Amino acid sequence: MEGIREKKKRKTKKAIIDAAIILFGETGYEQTSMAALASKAGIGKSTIYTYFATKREILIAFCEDELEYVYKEINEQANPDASLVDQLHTIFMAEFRFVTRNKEFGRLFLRESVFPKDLTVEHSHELDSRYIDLLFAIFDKCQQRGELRKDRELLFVAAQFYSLYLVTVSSWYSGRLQTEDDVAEGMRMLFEQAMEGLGPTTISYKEKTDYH
Amino acid sequence: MEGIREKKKRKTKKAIIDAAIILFGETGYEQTSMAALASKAGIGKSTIYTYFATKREILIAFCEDELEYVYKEINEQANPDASLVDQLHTIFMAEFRFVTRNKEFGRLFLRESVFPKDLTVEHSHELDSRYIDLLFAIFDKCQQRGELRKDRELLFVAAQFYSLYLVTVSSWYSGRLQTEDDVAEGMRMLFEQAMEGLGPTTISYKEKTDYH
DNA sequence: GAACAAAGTCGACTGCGGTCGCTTATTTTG
DNA sequence: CAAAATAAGCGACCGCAGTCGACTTTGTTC
Repeated sequence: MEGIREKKKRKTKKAIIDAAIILFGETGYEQTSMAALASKAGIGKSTIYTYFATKREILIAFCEDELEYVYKEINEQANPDASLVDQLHTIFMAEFRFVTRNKEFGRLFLRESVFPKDLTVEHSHELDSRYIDLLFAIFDKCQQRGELRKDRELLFVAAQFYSLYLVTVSSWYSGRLQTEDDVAEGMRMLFEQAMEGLGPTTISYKEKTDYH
Repeated sequence: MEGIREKKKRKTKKAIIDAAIILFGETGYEQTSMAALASKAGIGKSTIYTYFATKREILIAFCEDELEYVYKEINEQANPDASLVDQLHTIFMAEFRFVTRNKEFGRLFLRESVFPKDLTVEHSHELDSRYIDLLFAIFDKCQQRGELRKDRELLFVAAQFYSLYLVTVSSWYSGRLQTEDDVAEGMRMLFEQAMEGLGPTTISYKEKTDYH
């Protein structure tokens, strides 16, 4: 049963996140001070620290909310009959679009999740593993219909595509890819290259069937 | 001709970097204050800002010095007759070892260079392009001897391997890979997977020898 | 329900990265 | 060589993230 204390806590936490969404969005993350955030949420500054250990944790909570939404979006527009590359492209481009919508947050979130400082930072592994499950389901189906080699550890396959996503996003942040179209094209090229392989082969995956 | 001013500037800059190497090494980056750094270097605090715009830039300068050294090391132990995967593995593991030696610096450096905040941050593209040249030379040779497909844009090939390096390092920072051996093995698996491709092929580059 | 324990709240405070405006050293000009 | 111009040096200062210790509210025990 939820007592008075628990109820207040939920309310306060929500007030903080709501204030963060508004202020981070309006003013930007760096430019929003904890004092301003507290004031907007109608609480004292140090009360925030009861709920979030650092300012970054607020951001991460915010980003995870957003990614939750992206995840739903992905599930809705999923098309299990499309080619593997197409499906993955759809998923990772949805992720990328979150980043473009929130360039600053996206960067901080990526920095934090790709090169985490310490593993104690509050971070939902639950969402991570849902993404992994999603990918695994796709891989599994593609293996069955012969589009993906069967002698592959699925975790490594996921790692391969995830890494290509990362390098694409990195290229965008570095200015090597500028428009969303550039990113989409670059990502697709890399995905196809990963499917075909870099070493010499007599029959490549693309010669046999045409998946478009 | 170098005047008095230029000479002093070189000396002061060196003093800052030397102080940084000592203090960052002893106390850690975050724990070293700009005041302490200035004091160690024997100058006023704000004088540092004549040479480096931010604290991070000092770190980046330090890391680039280290990577310069790593680059030399790589060139010395290079073996052009080894397989492509072996050569790349040697190179990227050398990079990785720099990171393990300096876990904290490495993380900050990677964060900064993979997801840069703004492109104005002082950052030597010169070193980057030397690494690219190094890779391209290797790829070129491997294409000639038939180990690497000829219908490949080398920039994309480089991107693919670099991305696999990144995801491996990321896994280490996230604790999914723990020891150096884990990292070495994971990286090799990913590299080989990239060579062979993920899509179905009748003859793959490794099938002649052994497959699992 | 009174006394005690536990957890939430808060403003004052600390230490830090970075800036400002003044001072001092070097170079350029005529 | 003097004077004007330019650039380095510097400490006081600012705003901010995060901490501390005192206080208040909620939950528990007998």
